[in-house]
Amino acid sequence: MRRYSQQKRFLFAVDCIIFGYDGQELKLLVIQRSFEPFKGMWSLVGGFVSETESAEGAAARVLKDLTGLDGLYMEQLHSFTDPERDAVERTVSIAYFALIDIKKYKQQINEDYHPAWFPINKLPELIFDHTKIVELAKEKLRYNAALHPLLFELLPAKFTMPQLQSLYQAVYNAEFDKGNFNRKLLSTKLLLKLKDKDKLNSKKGAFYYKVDIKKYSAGFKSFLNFVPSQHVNSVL
Amino acid sequence: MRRYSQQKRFLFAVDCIIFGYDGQELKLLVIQRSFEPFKGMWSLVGGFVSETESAEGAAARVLKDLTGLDGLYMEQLHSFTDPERDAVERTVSIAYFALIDIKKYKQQINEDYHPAWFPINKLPELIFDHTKIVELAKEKLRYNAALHPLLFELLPAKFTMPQLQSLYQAVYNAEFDKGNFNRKLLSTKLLLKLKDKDKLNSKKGAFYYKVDIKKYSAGFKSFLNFVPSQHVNSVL
DNA sequence: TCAAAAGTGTTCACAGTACACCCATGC
DNA sequence: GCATGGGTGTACTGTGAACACTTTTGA
Repeated sequence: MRRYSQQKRFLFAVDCIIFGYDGQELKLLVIQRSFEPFKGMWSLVGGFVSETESAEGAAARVLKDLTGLDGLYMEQLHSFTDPERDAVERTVSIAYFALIDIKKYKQQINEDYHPAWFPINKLPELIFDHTKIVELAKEKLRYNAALHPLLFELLPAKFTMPQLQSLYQAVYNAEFDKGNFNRKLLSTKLLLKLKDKDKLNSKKGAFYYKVDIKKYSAGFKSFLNFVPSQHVNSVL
Repeated sequence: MRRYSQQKRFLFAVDCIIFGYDGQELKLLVIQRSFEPFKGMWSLVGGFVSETESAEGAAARVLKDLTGLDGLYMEQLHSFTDPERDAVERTVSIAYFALIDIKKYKQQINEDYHPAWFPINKLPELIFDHTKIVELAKEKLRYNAALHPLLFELLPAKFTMPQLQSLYQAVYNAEFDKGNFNRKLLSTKLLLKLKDKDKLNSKKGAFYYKVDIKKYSAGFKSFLNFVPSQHVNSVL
């Protein structure tokens, strides 16, 4: 029992669920496989973990290869281990989800992967268990974003309240009252009002805000009304 | 790129963080290793994943071996993949945390493992990165239990409000007002009041409750005041 | 001047908090 | 009958929800 030498070794991969927002819809970045097996089918971008890197390292590498971007928001989602999940050979996959401002991405796209953005509710069929993985990622994104200031990662550094509200509405597929939304987000004290306005989307113009980085890190765990927050945070 | 045959294969293990409650304190079940390497040191219970089982299957098997219990509450915590984390050979470990009523466990203990319960704040030194894993598990337990009806898994099928309150107080290391606590828990409609009382812990006696299984599964996602719950749940 | 979107104010209902009080029972 | 812990009532406060209202500006 527990003797290392007698144990089976497995392939070990990462898959990235990349969310983006274009101002209208929440979208997912997938690639069209240019190699066998399943050439031509849609898939999450992923890769095998090499001998010297951690899974986080591999995921960051894969993200960088595809988007050209470093330092994206990244979070371990779940590990998928069904012996039958990969049709070729048993592979354990750790899924990461990442958030990205689509506009930033566009300039640095890597066409080797044949990537495409799909609206989150109009995804094509994906290989293996990738559809299931995406479903879980959507669920976790909504869950986490309800409690923590995640969604800013999907917007440019400067954004307006109406833009932020549109994003939340897209993520939760719901309408929010603008007055209540404004007050609620401002009450977190995580936003800094800037002096200039966005005049493209309305006549009056909407003030830009940016995230207050100092408070952002500190307040990450206690964003919206996380109920027994004083206790949860104080004991962590 | 992405050629299966050229990739490295790795050892793949599960580790279980087993929480228990004895009526006083939140405790963790660890084992004393009876084999090399690191014989005699304290460790989470774990095991390698075999060729035909999933990680969930392996974790359930390990739990059953140690506690004699099936069907414990179990949740995937996180995967640990640092190339250096296992001193013997690179091993990817998926951590699961489990919740167990200590009294149920006691009758079925498997002494081959040399297991011991330690209060959560007085743990011995653990091998590898197990201390870090336990810290993360404690954090996630508090986080999840604040939003979902998890902690019932740590109690017998029949329990009293004061017992439930003690448990919450042990987990959050805080005092709660009994009146507010009662009303809050009852407002979830997840508890059924029974006709008999526990007379051991007080003269007056406290009514037993049990979890309403039907509502339990349904209400799992929307327990305490999870803020935008109507939206979060409706879109999931 | 009017339409459209940004932003503010106001009211209401309800949930959380604190704390006083009553209840049942064993000694 | 009194101490002990279980359980209920209540008044206060703050937050979220709904919606009316004001502001700014381009056409």
